Amino acid sequence: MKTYYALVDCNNFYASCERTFQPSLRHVPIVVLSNNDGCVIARSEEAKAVGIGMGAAYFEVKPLVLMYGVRVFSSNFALYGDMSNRVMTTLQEFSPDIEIYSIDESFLKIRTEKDPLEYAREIRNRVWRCTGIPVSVGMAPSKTLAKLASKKGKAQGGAFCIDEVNRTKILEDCPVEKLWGIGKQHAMKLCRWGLNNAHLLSKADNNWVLNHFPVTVLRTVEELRGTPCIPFEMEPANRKSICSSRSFKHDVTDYHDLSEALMTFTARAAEKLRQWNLYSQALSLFIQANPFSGRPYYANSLTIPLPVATSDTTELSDKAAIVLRRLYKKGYNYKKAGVVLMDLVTEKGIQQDFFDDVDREKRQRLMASMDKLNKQMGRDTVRTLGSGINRPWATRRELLSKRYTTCWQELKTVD
DNA sequence: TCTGGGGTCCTAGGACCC
DNA sequence: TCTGGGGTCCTAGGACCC
Repeated sequence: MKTYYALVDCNNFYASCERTFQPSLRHVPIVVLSNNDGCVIARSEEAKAVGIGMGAAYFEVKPLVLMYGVRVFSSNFALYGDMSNRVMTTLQEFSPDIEIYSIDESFLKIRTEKDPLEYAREIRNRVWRCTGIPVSVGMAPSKTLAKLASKKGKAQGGAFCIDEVNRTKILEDCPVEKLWGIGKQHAMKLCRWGLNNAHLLSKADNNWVLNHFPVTVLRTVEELRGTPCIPFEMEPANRKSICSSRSFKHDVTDYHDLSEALMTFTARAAEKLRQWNLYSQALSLFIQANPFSGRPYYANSLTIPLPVATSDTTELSDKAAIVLRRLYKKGYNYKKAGVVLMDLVTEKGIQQDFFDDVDREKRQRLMASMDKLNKQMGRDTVRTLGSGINRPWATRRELLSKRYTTCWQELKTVD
């Protein structure tokens, strides 16, 4: 029995999700936009081919969109999240050892006698058959090599395996900046030392690496040699922070509009907190003016500790309001704002405060009822008044597809 | 004039990831 | 007119302690 790490990566995931429910788009270029329809965050292969860059501003690529008939979508996370679950559930049929790494990627630990390349192809085919999502599968002796193998796999019919025989060649062909864990800064520095491909990096001396780079780079080096160094994490680690932030459709100048937005973000973050059964011990708030407006720029943030860890929307909203009063400066065009809940603990980790006069059990019951109603009847059915009614600051989402898999009213129909 | 040695904890900022 | 959102880990340096 041999053990392999497999990385399964959904190809152009968001674009593929849109395509699954509109098969007529199969060979049509597609892009998916970020929140606020600001920039491109996913592209089908056809869209890449006509020159639309990752992260490009939508208004800048509009000429290309028109010229090539590119179909454009606002991001539909209700759909992508649900499709992701379907893919991950399918993968679990292959191995109980699964690390869900992101919305569109999972590592699997595979023990098999079979030819690993055959096995990888089987994974790819089954995910395609069960979900309609195309994936690339890479098999290798470490996670870093599996990542590399899956990239290679994308160009090779969807599956690839790195072994002793082909490893040197693959590493020689791989520039260091393409490696998982090596970003722009480290890549530049490595190149200055002449280590411009993954093979040369794998031959570097350990002490030399440690003297010049953080230990994360040494881990990458070991992984390139085929020694697993990056832990395989099946249990999702408990969150350390939760953030909710947005850019606004229009610049916000009015204090009350900004406050409404931040109260909404606070409620959203608190909801997530309760979903994970966590409590926050500090609240941080940030506001940013529009850096592109040509007007004076202001950005600031402030963090306050919470005397007793809490996940109560009303309590957190009160604190956020206090922080905002201290941060807000009149006369700026605010473009973005957000709330970060930090120092998260589980119920066991809550330190009681002798002088605490809040009936926390009662508040917890209130939050539980609110969450239940919002889950059954739709988000924001019950909300705090401070989070606003008209929401002039709302996010732009003009090209949204249907929530085909999570909303009865929006199910796919057959004409 | 000259001022040790060893340790921990916290924080901000950098780098990286999807 | 229009430029995303949400995370983690590591390190250096400061504060503080004996």
